[in-house]
Parts: sequence; C-alpha cells; structure tokens
Amino acid sequence: MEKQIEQLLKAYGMSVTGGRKKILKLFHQHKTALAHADIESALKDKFDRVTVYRTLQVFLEKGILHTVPTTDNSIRYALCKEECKEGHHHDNHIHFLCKKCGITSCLPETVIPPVQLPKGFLAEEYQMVVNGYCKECI
Amino acid sequence: MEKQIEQLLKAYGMSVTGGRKKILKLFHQHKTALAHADIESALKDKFDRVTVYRTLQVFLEKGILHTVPTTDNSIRYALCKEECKEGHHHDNHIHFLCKKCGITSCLPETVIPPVQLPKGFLAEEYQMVVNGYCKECI
DNA sequence: GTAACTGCAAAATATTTGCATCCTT
DNA sequence: AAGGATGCAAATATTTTGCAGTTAC
Repeated sequence: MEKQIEQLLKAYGMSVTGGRKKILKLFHQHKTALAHADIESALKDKFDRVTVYRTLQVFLEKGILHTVPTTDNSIRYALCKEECKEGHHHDNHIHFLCKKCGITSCLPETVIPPVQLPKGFLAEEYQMVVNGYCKECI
Repeated sequence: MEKQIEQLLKAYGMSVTGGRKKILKLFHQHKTALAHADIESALKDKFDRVTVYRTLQVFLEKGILHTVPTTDNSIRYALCKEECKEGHHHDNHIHFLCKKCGITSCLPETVIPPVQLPKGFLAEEYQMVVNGYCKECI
C-alpha cells in the first residue's frame, strides 16, 4: 500500500512527502468522496489546514483527484480514476450520496446511460448524482 | 409578471416583500441557475447581503428553489419546478454547465434515463450534470 | 397590532496569500 | 545545493447570528 501510493505520486511527477502520502492513503482507505473537513479531522492536527488545501489543489491539477458534484455547499473529492481504469473505461461515474450518513460513494461499475441533449449544446462530460440511502442506512 | 410573482409567493404561504419579488424575478428572467454572488451583484446594493442569504434559504425550504449539483464550490439555485410542471412531471432535470461562460441551465425537456444501481442502494432522487459548451459559446 | 422581514454590526467559518523554514531529490 | 513543500501568521472572503427598526397582513 505504502509503495503503491509512493509510486502513484512519482508517476504523476510529484515529490513524495508525508502529507501527500497521508492524504492519498485516506482516499484509498475510504472508498467514499471526502470533503476538506473530513480530511482535516481524519488527520487531526497532524498537518496544517493550509497544507490540506494546497495538497488537494495539486491533486486536482495533476488529475489524481476529481471533484464530485453535490447539492450542498461542500466540495468533495474522489479518487475514481483508478478504480474505473480496470473495469469500464469511462471517466463518467455515478456518485451516490446517502441522505442519512452523508457518505458519498463512487459507483464505478454503474454506467451512466446516454442522453439526448437539446440542439445547441455540446456535451463533453456527464456526471450523475443519486441521492438515497446506502446499505448501512436503509 | 409582477402579478405572477406575487401570486407564487402567496401560493407558498410567504409574505410579499420587495426583496423576495426582486430575487424571484431574477430567477424568472434568467433561465439559468444562479449562485449567491450572481444574485448579489445583480441586485447591486439594493439589498443587504444577509437578506439574500435568508431569502434563498426560505425559498429552498418552501420549495420554490432547489440547489443544482456543481463540481466547483458554488451553490447554485434554480427554479425548475414551474417549468417542469407543465411538461413532464418529474423533479429530476438535467443541468447543463457551460465551461466557457459558466452559465448553468436547466434542461427540463430532457429526461434522465433510468439506471440500475448496485444492490444495497436505495435511490430516491437522480440528478445529472452535463459539462460542455452552450449555444453562445460553441 | 402582531408577526415576520430587513439592515446593520459583529461573530464564526472558510479560503487564500506571503514568507521563512524544512524536506525531497 | 536547489526547488519545492510545509507551517505559521495574517489577510480575504463567506456564512451565520443577534438585535433593533420597519413593513406586510
């Protein structure tokens, strides 16, 4: 695991530091999308708040993480690319947001069906969010 | 228009005030989803920032507005219910976000296709966001 | 007249920036 | 050793809260 994470960082041309490893590890452990606050509290004082901001920012730019659409005001980040790589080759996953526990999960095995857009719209990416209740909260 | 708006407010059991009318009018004029900042700058000092927050909050609670999923950190609000009422009777619209001009539009006439979720997930609402380029920006 | 809405001030939160120090390569 | 990453302090921006004055019904 440790090795995997370091390799991933190197593969993306980033230097391997404690903070980046910790944060990346979090995303690998939780299979859900995480908000800044989740990460901060998971790291409990181990790293500065600012470092978390900057690390997430870099991960986004490099394409290790991507943002998940939400209807509340939180920005959530997820590490879906990897999981999707092996199965279907699509960047467009469905995200599931549980109303009770608030967990946001990626459902990489579920394919977003095609839609017909009105004339004049050129679509590049599709994202789908499903709200409801997850296994634990039904 | 003025009358329509007042009636809508009354229909939802809200008192009719200047601020509410102005904000609701904005949503009727622009056919796009608006963020707090959009509204604030559109009203240019006519109303207090706090009033805008509170008005949007009430509109959400009453069900006049709903939030639109976004991948940036902005909360966007839209007034889709009405438009949908007449056509298809579904609350689940597709939202289109233009990469260039940043405008978020509701596409009420486009139906979200059904998806098969993995076992253990109970879905209640479906939302779909499409990124790309709108008519003006292609 | 009463309840609710609004503006102002201020508190609480969240995010960004600058700079000095430390760590990775 | 050099460039980049981190922590700390502080500046900005965003959102929430309390209260007094005003407005809608």
